[in-house]
Parts: sequence; C-alpha cells; structure tokens
Amino acid sequence: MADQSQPPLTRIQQKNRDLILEGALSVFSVNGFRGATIDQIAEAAGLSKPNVLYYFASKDDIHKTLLTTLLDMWLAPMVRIDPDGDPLEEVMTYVRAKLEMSRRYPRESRLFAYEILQGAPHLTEILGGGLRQIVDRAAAILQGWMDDGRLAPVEPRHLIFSIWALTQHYADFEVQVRAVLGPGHDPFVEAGPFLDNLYRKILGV
Amino acid sequence: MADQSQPPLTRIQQKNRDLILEGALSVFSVNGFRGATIDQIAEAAGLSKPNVLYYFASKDDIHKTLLTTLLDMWLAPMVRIDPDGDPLEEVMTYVRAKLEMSRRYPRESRLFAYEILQGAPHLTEILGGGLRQIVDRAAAILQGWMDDGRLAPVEPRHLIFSIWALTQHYADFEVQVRAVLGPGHDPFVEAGPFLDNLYRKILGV
DNA sequence: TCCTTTATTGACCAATTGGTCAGGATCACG
DNA sequence: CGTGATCCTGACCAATTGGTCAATAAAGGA
Repeated sequence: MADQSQPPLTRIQQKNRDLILEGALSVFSVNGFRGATIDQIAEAAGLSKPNVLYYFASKDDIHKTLLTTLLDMWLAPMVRIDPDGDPLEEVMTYVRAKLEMSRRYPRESRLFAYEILQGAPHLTEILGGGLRQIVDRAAAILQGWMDDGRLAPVEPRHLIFSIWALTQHYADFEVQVRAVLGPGHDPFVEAGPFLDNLYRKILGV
Repeated sequence: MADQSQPPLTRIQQKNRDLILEGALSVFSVNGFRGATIDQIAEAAGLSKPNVLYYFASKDDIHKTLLTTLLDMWLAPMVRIDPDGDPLEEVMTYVRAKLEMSRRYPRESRLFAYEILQGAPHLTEILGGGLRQIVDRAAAILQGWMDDGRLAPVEPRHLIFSIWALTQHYADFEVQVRAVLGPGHDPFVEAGPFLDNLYRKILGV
C-alpha cells in the first residue's frame, strides 16, 4: 500500500477545488456525465478549462471525487438509525430526513440517479461493499423490531428501497411531478404528510 | 395544418425503422441521449451509420420518435383503470401492471427516466398536456372512491407518484437493488407481495 | 427485360471536446 | 526584496462524432 498522506492543501487549492466540485455538481446533475463538458464545468466554477485540469487530472477524476465525497453525506441518515430508539419514530425520522435531503439537495440526488442508471460504473465496489453493509445493519435493526412485535412485519430491505424510491422521486423526477400537479403546489410540502401517513399505516402495529 | 398523411412504408422501410428503434432503445437506455452515438445505434441495428441517417433525419429524430412511440404503451395501464370496477382491485391491478412493465421493459423505464432527469426536453408539452389529463382522470376516479368511503383517503396524485416511484425503482435502479440484496434474490418477485401488502394497508378501509 | 425508384455505402467534413504544454503571472516565505 | 514554488492561460492537438454526398447496388413494376 502506497503512502496515502497528501501535502495539506493551500488556501487557493482548497477554494478552487471547492469551486470546481460545486460547478461540476450543477453540470453533472443536469446533463449526466457524458452530457457534461469540462468547459461547462469551468464556466460554472468561474475558472478556465486548463485551470480546472490543473486541479483535477481529468473529467473522470472530478466525477469520481464528487461521488465519493458526497456519498457519506448521502448515506448519513441511514447510519443514524438508533437501535435503542422508538421503532416507528426512528423510521419516520429517517423518512423525513431523506425527503428533506431531496428537497435541499436535488442535485446530489440526480447525480446519484444518473450514476445508478448508467450501471454505477464508478460505484460498483461501493454498492456491493460499504452500502451493502450499511443497509444490512439497518435491515437487521428493523427486523429485530419486527420480531419483537414493535413494527408490523415487512421485508426490511424492500422497505428501505421504498423509502429511497418515494423520497428521491420528488427530486429526480421533479419536472414530471410539477407538471402533473400544476402550478400552486409545493411537491415537497405535500409529500411530507403523505409519506408520514403511508409509513404509519404500513408499520404501525 | 399541413397534410399529415404519409406514403405507406415499404416492407424494407418498416423492417429497418424497427431495427433502428430497437437498437436505439438499447443504446439510449444504457447511456442516455448524449452518451449514445449514432455509430452505436447503427451497430446495434446491424446497419451502417449513413443508412441509419437515411431512415431518420437525425439522432434527435430517432430519440423523439422512440419516446412518442413508447409513451402510449407506457401510460396504457393507467388509462385502463375502470371507474366501475372494485376500487382496491383496480388499484392493485394497476400496481401489478406497472411492476410487470418494469420487469419486462426495463429499457423503456430507463429511457423515460433519463428523459425526465434531463428536464424532459422532448416531453414538456406532453407532460403538461396529455399526461396531465390522464393523471387527472385517474385522480378523479380515486377521489370519488375515497369520497364514497370505498378507499382510505389519501392525496390521489401523490398516491400515483408513489406507484410510479416504487415500481420504476426496480427497473431504473436495478443494479443498486441487486447489489444490496446480493445474489439469489429476484427483486421483482419479492417486490410483488411487498407492494401488494403496502397498498392494501394504505388503501384498505 | 428495362428503367425508375429505393436502398446502401465509403469517403469526407466541420464542430466539439478531452487533454497537453510552454511560458507568464502571482504568491509565500526567508 | 528576491526567489522558488504555485497558479494560470492562450494556443494547440488528436480523437470523437453528427451529419453530408456522390456514386453504386438492389428492388420492383410495366
């Protein structure tokens, strides 16, 4: 294993890398990886193209850095599920956190959506590794609660899929949702009580 | 309005246009619009690139033709909801039909997912027009059933979103689902009873 | 069979785009 | 200050890619 320690970033490096990642998030989340150009990223970041490539080796490098950087934040709510908490409240908290993330971070949601749609070329090892472990832990907690009769029994992994699907749908397919609802609706506000009711009915004992 | 009548297609035209659309579906559904090349489509169709462009004016034309051609089939199950049927059975039939479509036609599901993610540049008028009407009709039927006390009351449009999200999730994010479940699982088979139970609990009176 | 229409292709073009590089500007520190 | 390291850019390149076109081949009807 090579020495992983890196020299600390200078102030300028820190700032410009952040600018690039921020711009790249905007561009990738709208156009996908192939649809995004380094020029677009450079413009979004307010830098020149060669300068972007001074901080990142390639477009691929930017993309992979973005994904791995954001993955922890993306999975954080599931990690916070507390096996000692109140079962229904823990699930509801998770659902609300995921919906709030869709509302506040739709770009991140779409970034991951593109990546998974594409077959997750940059995330395969993570999908079968880290993610799987995190889900296994949450599924075990849920299963325990169900075994104790504190939650209605359902397949825990599919329950988790349902939470992902229902919350991320509002970010990933926002234009469709808005088109169907028409003007004067806030999808995220309406989704709150809907999901609340839904999961109470499914999981209530 | 110009005369829309076209000369009937020759046998060769029919066959080659079908080959191209079939190949394009495979390519677009994996790589998205920008990620797909006419060369890939040509190869998937078993034709040369200029020949592909002999049958379609442009890559855009192929894409738009695909979307509009498949849209009817995609929305058909919702149109078949029968206001005179048994409420819960009608909904369950719709859910099962959508799940079955995700299983049998994942490429179509991903094609639409890419399009919506991108902001639906080719479907904007349809989203606010035809789709909206179809959803309005279904929502009105559902609302009527709820008013009559034959279904538990929930926001009908969000109910529809939930069905879309939950069923299409298994097609669009299939690699993630499979990675989390691990080998030896058939996501679609397991999703069947899960969704069945879910919607019975939510909508049962 | 002959001749018009339709189908097919190799060669080509212009635009886009990921990435390089040499040299100049700027910064940080002694 | 001065000087070495860091930062930045215009110009450039090669590969990809959407699309064209003239010429050839294959259908098909009279």
